[in-house]
Amino acid sequence: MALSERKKKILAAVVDEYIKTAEPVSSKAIAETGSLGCSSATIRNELAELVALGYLEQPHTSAGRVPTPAGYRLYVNELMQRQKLSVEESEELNRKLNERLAVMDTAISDIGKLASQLTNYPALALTSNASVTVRRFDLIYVDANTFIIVALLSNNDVKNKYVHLPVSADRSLVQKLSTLFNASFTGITEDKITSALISATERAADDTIGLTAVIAAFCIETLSEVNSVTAYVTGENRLLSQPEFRDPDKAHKLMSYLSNGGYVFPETGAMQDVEEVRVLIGPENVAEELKDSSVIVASYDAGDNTKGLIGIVGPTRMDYSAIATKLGMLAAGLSKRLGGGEAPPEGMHNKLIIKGDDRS
Amino acid sequence: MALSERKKKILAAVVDEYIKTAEPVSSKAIAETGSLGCSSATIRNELAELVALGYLEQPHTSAGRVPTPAGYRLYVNELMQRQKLSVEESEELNRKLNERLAVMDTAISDIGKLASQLTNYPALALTSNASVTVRRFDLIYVDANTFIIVALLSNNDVKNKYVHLPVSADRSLVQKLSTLFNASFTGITEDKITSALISATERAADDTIGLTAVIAAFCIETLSEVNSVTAYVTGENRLLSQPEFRDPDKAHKLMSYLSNGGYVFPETGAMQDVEEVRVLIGPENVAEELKDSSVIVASYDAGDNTKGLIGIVGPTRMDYSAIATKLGMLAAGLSKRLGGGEAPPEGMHNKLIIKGDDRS
DNA sequence: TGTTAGCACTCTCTTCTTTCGAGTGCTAAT
DNA sequence: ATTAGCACTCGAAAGAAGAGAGTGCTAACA
Repeated sequence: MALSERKKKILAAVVDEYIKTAEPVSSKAIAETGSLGCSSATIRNELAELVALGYLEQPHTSAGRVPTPAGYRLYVNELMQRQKLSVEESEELNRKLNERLAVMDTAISDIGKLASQLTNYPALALTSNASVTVRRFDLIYVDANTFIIVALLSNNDVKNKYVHLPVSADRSLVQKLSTLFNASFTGITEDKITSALISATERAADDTIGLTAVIAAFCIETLSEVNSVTAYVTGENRLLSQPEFRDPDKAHKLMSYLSNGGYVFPETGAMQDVEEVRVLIGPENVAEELKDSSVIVASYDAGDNTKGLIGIVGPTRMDYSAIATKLGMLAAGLSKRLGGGEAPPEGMHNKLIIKGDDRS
Repeated sequence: MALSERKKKILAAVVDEYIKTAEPVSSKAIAETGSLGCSSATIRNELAELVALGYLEQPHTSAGRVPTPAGYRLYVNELMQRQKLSVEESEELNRKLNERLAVMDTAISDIGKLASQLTNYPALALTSNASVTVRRFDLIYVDANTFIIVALLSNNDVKNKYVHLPVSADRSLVQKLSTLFNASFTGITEDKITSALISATERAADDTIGLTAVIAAFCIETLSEVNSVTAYVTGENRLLSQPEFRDPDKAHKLMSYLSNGGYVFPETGAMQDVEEVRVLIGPENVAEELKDSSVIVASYDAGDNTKGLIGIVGPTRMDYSAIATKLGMLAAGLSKRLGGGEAPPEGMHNKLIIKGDDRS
């Protein structure tokens, strides 16, 4: 099973070349790179063996070789040259990230956009907040019929709602409810907000106009929204620039799958450790629609128990190395900016861990 | 210039048929519909004249006829059968709208999604708020270093910002600033917020820690964000199901144009009267990228000086009638729901006005 | 004068054949 | 073990032929 050093070199050359050209790679082309000191005939023999081992395949007898998913897997796991960005390049990229992030919001959809621009592939972004609660309520009295509910969440997010009631409420009720909600609705997760709690609060506040219910509903809605995982997809159209999606039907299928979003990432399992980049190649994806695409995902830590994923989807033929590096840096940059601040920026490319389901 | 009744019928038949099949329409096909009591030879003569007049064209000598943009224009302006939805159908559609709108947020991006689903074309949605101002400020004191700024806008939107300062501020400063901002920053548009005003406020509040600047910046940012026109594009991938976009390059060009959004609608001029549906056919569009696509736009009134546009983009061959009707109903439904409430829902399809740059 | 049948003509689309060449696999020599 | 040489394979591109859809025109007809 252990491939000879030369076989590995040849496999790597095939993958590198195929990534660049999207055309089956010939023995001659490899020989001409000059990195192996042998002729095309020798390489042909090796190539035949690599086909037998399942790392390469031939579209037809008289064509060059193309990597199989297994070939890509091996490449990603062992062969690919980690992008050793020079200090300048690394700084350059970091600077760009800073620029971009300064201009853009760090809203999750913008992060996706950034990833898509950076890689030129469709990108997905999502965050998962582990059990956010309300930390504090404020009720702003605008007029007798109108209030603003303000909730400060445990992740420092602030949500509000403008409420206009058909009947008027007096200030004392608002005051009472404010106290009661801060006493019993803070620090509890969504599932703890029972109808019993709500009606108890309503009675305690002597609320006859239903304001309690409105606030409680807002609370539930806000928490469930914040805690739910939604994926944002951007740049689907970039798929069309890839030669493997010149067939409109294929492109359409994948694009509409992506547009309905969110089903891509769950496959990568629960949110992963930060600074780990996961690669799923072709059939390693669970979803039928992704069986001949690859997914690269990086996770970041947005602090306060919130983790996020960013990733891209493309054909199996993609520059795994470059993209994994870029996503890794992006994720690290985000962790640094948003998270507890423990993630170091300099030289982070050395720490890049690339994982995946290895089937060998 | 005035076309004979029969020519009009024939033109309409060609457009109707071409919309359905996407194939050049033959004289025989028209004769066989039976709606005209004449033979294919007669129709051939008429078709030749319609070509001479510029309403139709032939891909090549021995092919059927295809409508030109001028032909579509005439069709849209005079010939097309307005969708006379039966009462049941109308109610059905209204019911669906209600359902959908109940589930979805009325957030502008969701409205676009709805339009796209309804028509199966890429949709754009945007709103323009005419000069929103802040109506009221509240500063919520969380702790000495932490505040929440809450701004109630003139369109009843509420915006907030969580502020964490490196230095602490005492309650009296917060109190003073609250009063000052409510006195001099409310009811004014973004451009009235000058640095002179800000520094005057800073001095009046005796603010040495820069809190004034933070609040003012939030104010400017919020207003400019709310007042700016942003377009949301959804369903770009639906383009790929249209036969005219089987060429990936063409599709890609248009899709990336759309993804960069926002440039489509301004062409239709300023926001239009509500309940007017505008149709722009092929070269009538200003943008080069849209020269062989058509755009249909409807506007709605979201109340409080806020108007919105929803529209779709597709090939020039599209079912103008059905789509204009649907978008019109959607816009009317939104006006009713969001706006002053003056827009009636029943029988509204009779009021549908279809406009465009008539070049005849 | 408007309409229609008939027919030759045109042009695309499909299918079939041929050619070309890139790339392989094998063999024999080193 | 490596390599030069060469016959072989197969797809892609180019050409040729046939089919058919649809037209334009002409001449007859109401």
